[in-house]
Amino acid sequence: MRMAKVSDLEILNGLMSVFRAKGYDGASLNELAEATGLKKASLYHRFPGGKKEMTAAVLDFMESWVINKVYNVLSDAKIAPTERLREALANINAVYNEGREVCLYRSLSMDTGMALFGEKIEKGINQWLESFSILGKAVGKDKDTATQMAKQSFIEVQGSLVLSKAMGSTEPFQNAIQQIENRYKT
Amino acid sequence: MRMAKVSDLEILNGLMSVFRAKGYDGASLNELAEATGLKKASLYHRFPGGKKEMTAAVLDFMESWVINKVYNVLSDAKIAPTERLREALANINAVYNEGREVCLYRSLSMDTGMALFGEKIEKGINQWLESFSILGKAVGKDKDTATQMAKQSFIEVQGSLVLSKAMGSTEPFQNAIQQIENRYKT
DNA sequence: GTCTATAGCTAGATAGAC
DNA sequence: GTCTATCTAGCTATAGAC
Repeated sequence: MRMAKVSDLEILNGLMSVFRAKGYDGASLNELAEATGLKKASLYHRFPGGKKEMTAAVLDFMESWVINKVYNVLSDAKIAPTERLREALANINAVYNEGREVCLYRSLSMDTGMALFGEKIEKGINQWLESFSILGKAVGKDKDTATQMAKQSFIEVQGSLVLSKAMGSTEPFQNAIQQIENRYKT
Repeated sequence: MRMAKVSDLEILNGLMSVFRAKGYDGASLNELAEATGLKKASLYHRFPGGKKEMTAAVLDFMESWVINKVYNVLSDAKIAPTERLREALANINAVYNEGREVCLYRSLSMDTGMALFGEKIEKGINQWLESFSILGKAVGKDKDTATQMAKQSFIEVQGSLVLSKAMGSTEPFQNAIQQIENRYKT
């Protein structure tokens, strides 16, 4: 019996969850295959470049997520800045499963992942910073202040994810989300 | 010709630097041996329990660093709180090489490292939080405020290290250190 | 206590059937 | 497009000489 084609989205979600939890070196082809519902050889059919190509695909997937769910939301001049932020934070809260899941950029910004994909990671983070910087200017901050506020928001998301993970509690992350929302109140 | 015994401190520093950069799964015995100046078999002589025992030793080493360089400093009632903080932050700045090096707890709180050493990591972080909480109370904050300030300081150190690493700049980390110092000013 | 040499296994990657 | 079977390299770990 012929197997049905596994969708690109299923595959990317599977790969993403393993790379987030294990990082580049820690993610084995066996785990990646299991998480996608494919066998190893089938994964290589989809990604002839092997683990490197899978990682690149996941980073591209993440970048499109940032553009759609953060950048486009925070720069949407048709809605009030406060509303934009609420929506973007809801998206961020969802993608990190309320603080239970780790950030892909953090997992890949060490070991071999950093050596191979440092540029892609930096680009994704800059997109994130730029999004919050636009929001800052939309609430009347000058350029430098907006940049600093964007960095601070990124730091609080990342740092609180580290703390939440280590403590096994979503409280630090939830708290950070609230704090970010308050910072942009007009 | 007989080889001189390699000191425990040399070994721990070598192991530490590899585990920080590569995480648990990413750290290979060949790299660990090279970083310590020993051959693989000699490392096994020192750590019969293999990589797991090496990791545990590095985490214990880090815990003693936290106790000596953060906890004991921040809780030293013989000096003014402002001075304690300045000294602890100088130690923190040094151990992270001004923001160029990653935190051991972050590197090990993913992949197999988290599964094996989650408890040790949590314990070390709690020691860190407790240290800053004591400082908060020393500058007159109530217990809850002191706890929140400690968490915020930890978050800013960790988050700014993620950002500094990804951007290849020490600026976010230096900025975070300054911000923490300001927060405790009386 | 350190070394060379190697065992045993699992990793990433490939060949070829269906 | 997916699969089973397999290759080779690198991994963790051990044996035994000095």
